[in-house]
Amino acid sequence: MNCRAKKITIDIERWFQESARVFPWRESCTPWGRLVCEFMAQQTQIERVASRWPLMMDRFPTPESLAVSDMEDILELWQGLGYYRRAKHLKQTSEMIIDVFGGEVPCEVESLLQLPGVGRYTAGAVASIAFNKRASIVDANVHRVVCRIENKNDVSVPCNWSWEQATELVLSCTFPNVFNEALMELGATVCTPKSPSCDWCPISDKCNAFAENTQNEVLQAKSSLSRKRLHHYAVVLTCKGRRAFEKRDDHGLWAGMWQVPTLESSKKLPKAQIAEGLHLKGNLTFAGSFEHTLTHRIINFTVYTCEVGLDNRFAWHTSDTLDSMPLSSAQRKVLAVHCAV
DNA sequence: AATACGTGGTA
DNA sequence: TTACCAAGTAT
Repeated sequence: MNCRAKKITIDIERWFQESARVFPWRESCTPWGRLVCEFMAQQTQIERVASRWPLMMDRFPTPESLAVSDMEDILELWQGLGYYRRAKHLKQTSEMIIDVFGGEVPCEVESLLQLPGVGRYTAGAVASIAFNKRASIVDANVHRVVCRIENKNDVSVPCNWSWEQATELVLSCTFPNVFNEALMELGATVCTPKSPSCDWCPISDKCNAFAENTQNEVLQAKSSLSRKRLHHYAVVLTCKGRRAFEKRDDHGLWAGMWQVPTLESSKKLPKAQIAEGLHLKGNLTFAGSFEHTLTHRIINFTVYTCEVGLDNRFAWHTSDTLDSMPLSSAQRKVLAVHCAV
């Protein structure tokens, strides 16, 4: 047993007992609740998950309750959270829990990894935090913390190196369910990417970066991959107080979410070409425009309005029935532009 | 191995 | 205003 690792885990566990933030799942949480939490937390800041998780648990308290629900109902609760394929994966996972695992969330990493949308991190998090298994986890927080502990500043520290470090730590700790959450929390609140709070860090005396005063050196110079620029032409069709909506494809961007009729293009298009592309007859009126930035895209939205007759290619909604339809944040912006006219 | 996949907060 | 960043996974 590595003596230094043991000391580090003791300090971090003790610090967490005193300094843990309050989150709803820390009151009480079933393994299913933990699994839902981890899905929501993938690439999403945990503070944002905290406000949404209770609603999700109210509506889908068990794997069964989610497995029998429509995708629409799940996406409705997922609105604004982003990475909407997670909602699909969560449904598939709930179905597999019912069909393959007898309705119980599996407790072993190997079993958890069979679930759609569950990778190395999520499997380790559920096994350790929900079942107190000695499974390691590495997220962005843990990666940063273990790199600083060993003073690895270079960008190219392989992911697997961090997993080895995390594994050594969890094998040394007292309570895996406490320690893994504590390690992430330390990264999120103390050992932050910029200006880490080393003065308050429970393991600063065991941290090689702190000893060398390199904790402020850039850890991850992530190559800023250039975003492709796209143009989305959104047309708010109105008819007797109703607006037209269509459901996006089940794959790709905003999969399964609803939108006003939209023409997507890699280059700018003249107005006439938009009406033609969408097979619309009326006159388009410009309503406004905005940029919507994603991780890998910059989408230039141009919003038009058009009064038309009923068209059964679309679903027609009044403002009252709008809430029951899952919309991306970009679509909320489109509707806001339309309302502002 | 590299890319797709969202969003909103912060500096 | 731009850039960075987040309790990652699938293909």
